[in-house]
Amino acid sequence: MTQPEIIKKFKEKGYKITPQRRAIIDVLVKSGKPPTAKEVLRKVRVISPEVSLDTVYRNLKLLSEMGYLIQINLRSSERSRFEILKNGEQCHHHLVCIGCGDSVCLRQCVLSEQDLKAIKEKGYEMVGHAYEIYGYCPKCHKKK
Amino acid sequence: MTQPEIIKKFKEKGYKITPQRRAIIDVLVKSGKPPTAKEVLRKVRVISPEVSLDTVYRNLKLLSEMGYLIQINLRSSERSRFEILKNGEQCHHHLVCIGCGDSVCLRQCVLSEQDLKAIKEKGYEMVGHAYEIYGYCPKCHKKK
DNA sequence: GTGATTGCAAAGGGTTTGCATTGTC
DNA sequence: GACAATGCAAACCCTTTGCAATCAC
Repeated sequence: MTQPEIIKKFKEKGYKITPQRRAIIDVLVKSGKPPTAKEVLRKVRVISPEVSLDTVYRNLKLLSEMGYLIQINLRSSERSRFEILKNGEQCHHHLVCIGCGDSVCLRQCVLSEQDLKAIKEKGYEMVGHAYEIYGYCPKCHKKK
Repeated sequence: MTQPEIIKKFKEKGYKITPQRRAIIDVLVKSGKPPTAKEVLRKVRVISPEVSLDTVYRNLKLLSEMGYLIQINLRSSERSRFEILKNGEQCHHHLVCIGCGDSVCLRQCVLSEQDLKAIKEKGYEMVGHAYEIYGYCPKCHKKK
């Protein structure tokens, strides 16, 4: 999605549009490699220096619950990376290096009808999902 | 798998069998709901009181890398739960409550031929994988 | 005896939270 | 003006690590 589209959705849901929020979404939309929360902060501060890490986290959580953000579980000292779904792009998943935290896009979403049915049956309200394959990338494999 | 089977695999790989290791595997094999690392510690201490949390973590990591343990990413204050693959049971995945950390088994493994091909192409050495659907369980949904 | 394993204690680090303040609508 | 959002600082707490001592083989 583009930044204006997301902003519009926020307004529709009654959320206020602050400069910080605008900047955070902007950074996420323009990011290549999915950034960590800290990396988002670093980039956001170039635009508006007075943003705090907890605001980044609060907005990441919000974006995630609204379904515009993929949260990648890294399982290394870096816990998570965050990726905005591009326009027209389906949800997709990642091959993750548990050594250096590098990740490679894998394939389209694996959510199945069967899963959706199970979610309904169990009475869960879905917020997001994740599919990761963990391993060592060629570089980290050699280091071991 | 059963505890003796896993012990045997450890021996084959040249790992030593300590009482702590034996107890940790025993607890995992007998667990119903996948425990957190701390819960494993608590149960292990009933058998052998002198086990430390870091030893639990070290063995969980080992079991995970050997492919006998599913690590579930919870994304709540509880980070992970751990589940030994039962005998003859295929790998499976979970529907996870981000409120209370409760989890429900979902379905068989989603690893595809396509994924394995991608892993090979990228030169990764696979260690494990995870597929989780996050949401609020009926109880936590009401609380919000 | 040798090298893996453990316990201890401390550090590390991502993420969350309470509260007063600020800013959007 | 009301209420959401922010900044600050501190807390939280899971997980990892270094190191000396211990133990399995």
